[in-house]
Amino acid sequence: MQRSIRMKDVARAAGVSVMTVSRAFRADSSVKSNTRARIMKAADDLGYVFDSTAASLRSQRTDFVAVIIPSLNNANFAETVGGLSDGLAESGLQVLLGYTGYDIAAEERLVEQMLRRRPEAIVVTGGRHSDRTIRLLRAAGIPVVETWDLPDDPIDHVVGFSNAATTQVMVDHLVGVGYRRIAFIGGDRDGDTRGADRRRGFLAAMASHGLPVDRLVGAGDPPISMQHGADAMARLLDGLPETEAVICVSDLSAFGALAECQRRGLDVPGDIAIAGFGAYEIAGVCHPTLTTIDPQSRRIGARAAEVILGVLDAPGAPRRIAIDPRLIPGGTTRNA
Amino acid sequence: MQRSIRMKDVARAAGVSVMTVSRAFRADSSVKSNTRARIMKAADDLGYVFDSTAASLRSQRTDFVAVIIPSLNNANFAETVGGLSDGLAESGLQVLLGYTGYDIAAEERLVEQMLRRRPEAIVVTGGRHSDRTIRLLRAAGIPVVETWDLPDDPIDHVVGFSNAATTQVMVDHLVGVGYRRIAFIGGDRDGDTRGADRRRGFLAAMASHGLPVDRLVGAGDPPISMQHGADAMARLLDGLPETEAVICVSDLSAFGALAECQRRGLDVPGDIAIAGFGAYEIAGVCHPTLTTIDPQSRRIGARAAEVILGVLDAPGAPRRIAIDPRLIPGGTTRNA
DNA sequence: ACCGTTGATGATATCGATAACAATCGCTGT
DNA sequence: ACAGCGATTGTTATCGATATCATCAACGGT
Repeated sequence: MQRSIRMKDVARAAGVSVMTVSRAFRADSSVKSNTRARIMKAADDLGYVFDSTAASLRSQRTDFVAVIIPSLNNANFAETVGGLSDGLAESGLQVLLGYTGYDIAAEERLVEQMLRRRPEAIVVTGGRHSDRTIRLLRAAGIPVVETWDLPDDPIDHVVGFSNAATTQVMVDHLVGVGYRRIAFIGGDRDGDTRGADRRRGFLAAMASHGLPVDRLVGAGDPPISMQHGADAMARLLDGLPETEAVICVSDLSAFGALAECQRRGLDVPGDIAIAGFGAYEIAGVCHPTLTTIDPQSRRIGARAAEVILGVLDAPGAPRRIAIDPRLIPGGTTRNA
Repeated sequence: MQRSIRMKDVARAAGVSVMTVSRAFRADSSVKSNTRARIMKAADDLGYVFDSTAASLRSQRTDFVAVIIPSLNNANFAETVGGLSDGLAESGLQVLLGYTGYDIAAEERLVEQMLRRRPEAIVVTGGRHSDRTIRLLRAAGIPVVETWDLPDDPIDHVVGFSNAATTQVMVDHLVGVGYRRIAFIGGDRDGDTRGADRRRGFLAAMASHGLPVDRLVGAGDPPISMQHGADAMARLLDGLPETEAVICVSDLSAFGALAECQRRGLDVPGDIAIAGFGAYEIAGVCHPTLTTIDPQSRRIGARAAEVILGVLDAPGAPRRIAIDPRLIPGGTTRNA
């Protein structure tokens, strides 16, 4: 544990001052190229590893952005994080990732822990948070970006879309091709606020078409998995067999529902139609392919990165970036 | 941006010294309970947020563990990270996550960046790394855990299994139930070293049964997706139609292969059998269910956490923890 | 009443880098 | 040869917390 090699040691070995070593370790600064080479060689020989803790304290720059998502194991959020990472990488910003398990209280703890590390900006998922979370974020003095939602009263910046409105698009589409008895499979709890918003959108859309909303199936606690979808579909088929179409809160549950139908020998979409949400890879690979909505997960991350870089460069008014999810017709619903 | 509230300010407001504030913010230390309450109230009123950068520099403790995985968007690794996080949380250790995109050079950069932040320990995926990565890790002076592999000459600690040996188990199983003309669908490149090891295991196992290995299908660059699997299966069916069974490098590609068969109206396992790897959720949900191998992803993470907590508490010899993947027979292969 | 002990709090130096400013070097033009 | 200027390097103070040691009050046993 003799991690006692400091810049001072490198400086001595290279015959320069610590300040010169410090400059050599940063890209921009002016150090003669053979001095830098000598320093780097000395550092390498000594096994020196730069200490960014000390650098951060003095410079008051940590060069990372905190990103909080509900779950690691979700391709949509992973894509968003990928878009963010790539977008920020060019400016030398790293992502520090945390996940909440769809728990508002966990989000609060995580936000506080993140802020203690003094990120340059913070990205959160969704537009609903605990009061204390909102207070912490407002007071943080750094850019805050809410994603995957388009709240009316954002904390600061927003990059996302309305989950409710987007679900209405799906309902409109299904009604447009002739489905009437439409069910919704989603989470029981509101821990997944985006899921809850999709259910609200479903209810509103059905009402606007004058259709009954007597086919809401609770699938359990988030995250709603494939298995949740399969189980919910089983209950739906047993309880309300005349259902014509089912909208699922995500492609994962939609695929589970599809598999349950196949297990029972039902024809999809002949006997029952299925739609999902998220444009997960499986939607395009399974047979038949899933009718779904592409929320443009990666673009959300890329845009969020642009917002962050923009306001870090030149602070300005809160930005509101609306993403346009696209409906992707698939083989699990009829097309006309 | 007046994030200028420091402990000093809280101390003044609470009428105590900074040292007492510092103690109040830590769980263990001795501060009279009403003094602590007064301090906490003052901190809250002022909107003070603890600065862990400064704390880390002085105390030389960062209380986080660096974890490097190939890809965020992979349920197996997400599970491992979940197991790690949960296991470390009790000791107040946080996970700092990085991902390499299956790129050895990216791993090297990431390892260096992580070490600059002075983690308490570091977890990497796989047992093959660049020379410089190995040198950095060996010299880091902190516990290093390699996971998802069981290398002969580990850097320090290991928690994992042999990908080659595990694939042999699958081959043995398929040969045992009568399959002979067995193909393997995997990545072209060795960027995914675990995938490459599985291919090696396949070759060795086939040879040990005296079977020809003339059915290797390259699916592309990692990460091997469902679509890769579907495309590879299409080529396999077109080129080598008498194939009896296919082992895929993961359940994702296996599912893609399955979907391709269903698209062509082939019966699985009647016309052709399919096996995967990873025990992803889809393996148990799709119809028919996939024959796969459960690598016990979460347990890998949990065990790694135990190793870390153990050696941080009492340094000792490198530990080698073998995980026992289990074969899970599914509906995509016959059982006898 | 004395001394030792425990519990609570304070004063000071310090972690390892960088900001800010100072000093020097090397070259150009005249 | 020398002033002038940019490029390069050095000196000193400092970021915001904690380690360490010191101090002081309260208390109990003899």
